[in-house]
Amino acid sequence: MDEPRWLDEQEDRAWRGYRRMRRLLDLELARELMQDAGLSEPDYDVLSDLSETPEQRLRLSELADRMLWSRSRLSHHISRMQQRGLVTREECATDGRGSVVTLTPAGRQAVEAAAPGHVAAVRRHLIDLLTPAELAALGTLSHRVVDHLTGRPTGRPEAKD
Amino acid sequence: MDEPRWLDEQEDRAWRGYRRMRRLLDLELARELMQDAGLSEPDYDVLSDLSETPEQRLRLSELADRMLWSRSRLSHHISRMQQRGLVTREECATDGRGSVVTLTPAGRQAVEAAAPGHVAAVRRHLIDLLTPAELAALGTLSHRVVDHLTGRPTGRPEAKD
DNA sequence: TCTAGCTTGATGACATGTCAACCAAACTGC
DNA sequence: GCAGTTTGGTTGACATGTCATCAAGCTAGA
Repeated sequence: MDEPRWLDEQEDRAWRGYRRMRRLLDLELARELMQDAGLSEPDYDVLSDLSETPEQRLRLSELADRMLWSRSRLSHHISRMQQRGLVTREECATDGRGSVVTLTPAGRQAVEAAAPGHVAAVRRHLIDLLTPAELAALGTLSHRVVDHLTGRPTGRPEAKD
Repeated sequence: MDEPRWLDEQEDRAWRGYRRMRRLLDLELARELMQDAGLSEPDYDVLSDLSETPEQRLRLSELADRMLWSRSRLSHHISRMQQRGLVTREECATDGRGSVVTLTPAGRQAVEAAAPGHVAAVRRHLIDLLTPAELAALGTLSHRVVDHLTGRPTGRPEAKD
């Protein structure tokens, strides 16, 4: 590592652009979501993931895994959402330790109310700005990066590919 | 907005992929950076931005703008970094209200020590996984999105383009 | 069956980020 | 000069996320 390979101009442009986009897109989407629907992005993600399941309910750990959140974070967050009446926490029938998070009618209503506007915002600020080729590239590249990051359990084994 | 245009399969794939990549990449880069250099990503970004200036010093507001941070956030963060001896806060000579953030020798040393490993991680987990075409697409697309988001001062005027 | 060890989830202490209130310096126009 | 406003930055209260720890419940091997 004596002679690090710094990023060339093209690479630097992509990396900086990515980070800036990341930040700005996040701010704007969060802002609009809060303003229009009174939900934070984490709220929306929880509700959205729950509403995509057939029973509108998931084990806490299952939900945490899908969202790539720690259990602790989800537990805290569910407590807050529970207080607002968006979800409920129930005991799991098959595992005495477990708890099951369920969408309440109010929760379901909240996502359904929020979704059209949120999707429109995602389109307006990202999707509809891309050419078909860019859209395809983004899909392909992001999945490759995800696979790479999830493929190696943990740590940084010397790349052997 | 009665009939929202949901994302089609291609779009959904890109959007989900993007978010998943975003999250995983962030976690991994932050993890490595902390482990290898004892810095959080925000720490690194502050130090990195400062070290890119000729004088290793910036007005607080200037730095905040570059980083897309609120002044309040930066002020808090600088206080913490100051305590750790990475930066100092000085009064601005030309504007009695202002403060200037300066990299300390320890701060400079910290970035320089961290940079090679961090760049290597960015390569390993992102840049080097992309084809030249994908790299170019990412650069182009992200800058377009950034321009779009910064072009409109605030709010959501009906798109007129 | 008993038990050691793992898993699940909750919790409290702490780090970090946000928001609004505030202060002081610096413009602005009279 | 100097009221009124704007700007730059700080601060404290609060929201959120992380980490370590704990209790309870599973699971598997002796």
